[in-house]
Amino acid sequence: MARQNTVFKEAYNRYAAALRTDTALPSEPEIAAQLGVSRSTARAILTRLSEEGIIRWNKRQKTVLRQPTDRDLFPSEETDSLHDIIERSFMQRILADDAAPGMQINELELAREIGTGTTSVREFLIRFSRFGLIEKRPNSHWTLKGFTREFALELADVREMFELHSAAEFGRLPKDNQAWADLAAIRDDHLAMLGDINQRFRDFSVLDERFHLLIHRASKNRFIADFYDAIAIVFHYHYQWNKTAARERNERAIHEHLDYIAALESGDQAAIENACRVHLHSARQTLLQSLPQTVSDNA
Amino acid sequence: MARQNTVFKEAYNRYAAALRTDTALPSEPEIAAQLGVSRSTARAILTRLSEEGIIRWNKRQKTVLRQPTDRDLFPSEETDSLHDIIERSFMQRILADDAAPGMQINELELAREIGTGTTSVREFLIRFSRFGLIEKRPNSHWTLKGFTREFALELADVREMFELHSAAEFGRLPKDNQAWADLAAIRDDHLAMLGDINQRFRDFSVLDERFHLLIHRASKNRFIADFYDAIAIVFHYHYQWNKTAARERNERAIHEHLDYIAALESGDQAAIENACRVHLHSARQTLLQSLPQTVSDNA
DNA sequence: AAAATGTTTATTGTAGATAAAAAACAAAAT
DNA sequence: ATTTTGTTTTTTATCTACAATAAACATTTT
Repeated sequence: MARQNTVFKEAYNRYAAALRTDTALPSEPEIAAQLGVSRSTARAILTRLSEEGIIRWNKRQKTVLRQPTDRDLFPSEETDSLHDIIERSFMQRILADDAAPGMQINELELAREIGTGTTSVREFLIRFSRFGLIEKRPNSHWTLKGFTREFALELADVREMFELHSAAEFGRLPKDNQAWADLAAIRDDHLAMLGDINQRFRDFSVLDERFHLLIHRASKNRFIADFYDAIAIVFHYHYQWNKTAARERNERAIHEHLDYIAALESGDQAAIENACRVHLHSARQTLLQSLPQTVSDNA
Repeated sequence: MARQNTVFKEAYNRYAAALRTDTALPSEPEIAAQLGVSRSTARAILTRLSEEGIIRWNKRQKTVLRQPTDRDLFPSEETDSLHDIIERSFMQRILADDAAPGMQINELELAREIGTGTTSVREFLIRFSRFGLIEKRPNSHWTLKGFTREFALELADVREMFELHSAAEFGRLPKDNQAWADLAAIRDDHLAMLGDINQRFRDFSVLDERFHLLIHRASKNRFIADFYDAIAIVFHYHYQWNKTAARERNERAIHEHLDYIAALESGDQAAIENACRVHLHSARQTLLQSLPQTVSDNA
């Protein structure tokens, strides 16, 4: 097999799920644009829908004959991109208890375990290496550097520098910038979540990511944006993993966010810097506490 | 061909060049360690040296029979690693005049031009993408973002944040740390260069890299270290390219470095921050001036 | 004429194969 | 007992091939 047609299958599922009986479908280029794929793929989707008797297709005439059922869709295992499969599998592996820092990573073994070729694993590792969790010695193996205390501190330091910069830039945005409206919307979402915190505290991580992403976008700096990818990945997998005291932790973070938002809206640079520092300090503590504890960690 | 034996050839050249007639050579593991290769490769080198009649080799007895000549060595085209070849070729391409931002990058075309397989080019592009000069749309082509004004400004902003941080850390190093001795040595090298500036101004870029690398190492932060790789690459290829007013520019930078070094040695954090800012401000100007000027650039 | 469809071509993503290089294992020499 | 050499195994780096996808070109329809 040279390549799985996951793009086709995933887009097919998305499009089929949105079909309504008796409606007429738009032109091929329009469908392609809606789905974010090429027209070739859009045509492949139409072809299959037609073959399955879901639509009648004759040139410009495209009518939905029946609502597709779950059995018409591809199973979810077949729609995940190889990159996502490798990422999930790899992250699970390095977050597992027996993954000690210093461990060697074997490309061929990983590939066999995931059921894929070595090329894809290699490319994944190269891409992943910029997050600072693995390292390669040329002509030799990759080494797992791991979620260590050093990693967390280095990450937190850079995050602090970048976010202080971005927050200051945010404070300088002209008042008619879209970002201010987005910020107000996020503030309302915070308040709504706070009102029902016992039920909804688990959804905080999504809100957290949205909030910090909005701030970082103000910096318009590709290096800051890229670094935020690393943070997002770490937090995404880490939050799934460490759930102790999540309610208290998240409630406190919401309050800090609200203070931070108020400072941004005030436009007072000193207040912004202060609120940003307060929040990042406690975010740092949260990250450190979530690390696998070793005997020597008594800070 | 699966793989070129450039590691072997390059190490062979290095080892052969250092041989002296009638000396006895050390053990295989020691040779391997000296050259930074595996024992397998070290043995391959000994085998060839023996076949060429350059040494007599019998188990532990290894005697140099004759001095190798230039004709014994592999030509330099055969000793460059594929990665370096691709990097050079690619950088030349994107620094060329006709490389406009927004241009598409074609993997197959690049591979053919360099005379290599597509996999190597792909892997290079993935690695290179972290420098922010190219970007990929999934399932589609890479796009050259290019050495634009935005790139230079974003790079300079992050550099400033990182170096201010590193310089402050440097100032806090205990006085018995090796870094202080290294700094003193670099200061002397600056003074020596200044004494013969008309002859030696072209060597400044090497000194510049050494100086900033020393400072960044004080931060002990992998993200800062990685970012400095990006800066080093950009400056390496950029300095080769823009040579206008190099003497004046470099002389001024040397003076700024000396002030900066003095501030570090004083241990006064305010003085350090100030000297660092002054130098980075002029480094930013230098970088901006070296950009290909377009009509709209009138800042 | 502009937009849609039909058809062909170019390019990317991934698997599999293989030589180079590293690493592991075994035997011999100090 | 430790180091060195001899031999075998494992792993990486790279090429080639090919299906999926995108993109380009040609024809038809409005």
